[in-house]
Amino acid sequence: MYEGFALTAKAMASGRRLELLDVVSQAERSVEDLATVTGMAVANCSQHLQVLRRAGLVVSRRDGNRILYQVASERVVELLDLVRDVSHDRSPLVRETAEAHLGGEVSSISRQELWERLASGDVVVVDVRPLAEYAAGHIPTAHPIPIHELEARLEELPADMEVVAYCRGRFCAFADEAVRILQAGGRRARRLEEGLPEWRRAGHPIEAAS
Amino acid sequence: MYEGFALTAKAMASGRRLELLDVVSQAERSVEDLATVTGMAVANCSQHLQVLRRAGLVVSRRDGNRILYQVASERVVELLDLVRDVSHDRSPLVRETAEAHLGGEVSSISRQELWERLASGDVVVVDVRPLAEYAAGHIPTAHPIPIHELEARLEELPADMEVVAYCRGRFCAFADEAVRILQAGGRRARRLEEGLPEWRRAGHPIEAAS
DNA sequence: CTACAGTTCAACTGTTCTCTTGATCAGCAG
DNA sequence: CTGCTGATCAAGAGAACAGTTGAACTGTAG
Repeated sequence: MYEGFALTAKAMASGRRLELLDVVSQAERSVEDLATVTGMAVANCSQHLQVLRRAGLVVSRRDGNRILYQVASERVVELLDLVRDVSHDRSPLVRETAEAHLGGEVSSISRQELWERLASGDVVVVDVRPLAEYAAGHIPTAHPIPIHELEARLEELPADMEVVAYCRGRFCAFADEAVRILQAGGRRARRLEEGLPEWRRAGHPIEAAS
Repeated sequence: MYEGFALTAKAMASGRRLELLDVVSQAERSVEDLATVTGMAVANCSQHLQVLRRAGLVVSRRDGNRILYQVASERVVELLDLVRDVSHDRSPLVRETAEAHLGGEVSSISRQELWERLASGDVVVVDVRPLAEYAAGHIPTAHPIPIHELEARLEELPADMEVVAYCRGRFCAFADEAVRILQAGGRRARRLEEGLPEWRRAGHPIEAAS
């Protein structure tokens, strides 16, 4: 009984696999793609993906001669988030690592507040994740500007409006980085506290490329 | 970063430790006690508990010459529940094992419905967990009748009211067993779908022994 | 059919995890 | 202090796991 539940936890008991889950929870991806993004060897990546699949956390389908993986359900993303939250809450080590990784506090906006401001139209939203993830689903009206292009494309954003950047989630550094770049460029900027998965889970609308 | 999150998952990646977490989430317990309940050797149990403690999932305190462990926060119990839920949702194997373990469907009542029925007072509630767990916290008005005593103490329960039994949670067999015993004894009986932790988390009141 | 790209499989090495055993440590009772 | 109980520590045998390498499989394109 408990041994069965442990299989799910075992599948998540590896930094590599958590990273894969995180990436795959943003958009459906091929093995090679995932290997590149995470810096693993393809064979190794494939094996980790199969561990996740055997545990039922991801599902795969064939498209031409590549195989695409995605998370098996919204519930799995919830689990991933909760693991990270509890880990952050309970482990001082993780908290320190997270602070170092995110590089200092940055002003943020809650999901709720952004939702309200979106309706009044006095805020511009930027999705700083890789384009593939934007294409798979994004906050309506958001501009796709991958983080490494942001500095060069600052002038695409209106100078007189507050800018909100968002990325994969609380522990993703892209949005923090974006806020720093935007502020250095003289804009008022904040990051969305959470990421796209939480936005989706809260029942807010998502826009996807055709 | 991900390696840090994985430490939390690693701590949960063992059937033994999930079992310990489950027991300890019901009431504070000593090492020896936990070893007895789970059937482990004391030394082994102690080591598993320390893994959980290092991961920040449980905390311990000394009382006389025993050491008592309890879960570190309500959030941890939430995580434990979510792991079980996802595991049950996503793994056919776990689903089968669970069905076999619980021994067939039994009619149940939701937390919400019980809450309403409690107010009108036309239902009698039975806590079929071990007494230590009842003492640590239980649903108001609940009668403590450990599952193995239920059959012998049936007459303590009014014959003209519906009986609701509850236990540790969705995957705990005590309440199902109780419903079968109660029905065999001619009562109208249902189990609470979930267990005490979910009841507490929903913000409902809890009564504890002095 | 052949060549090729993408993915998976199989085998192997080194590491980590699990449980057991016996010793040690901390508090309590006499 | 001595003896006792409860918990932890230390060390070792066996199992499970992670990453690497090279081969095998499966569709696509020519």
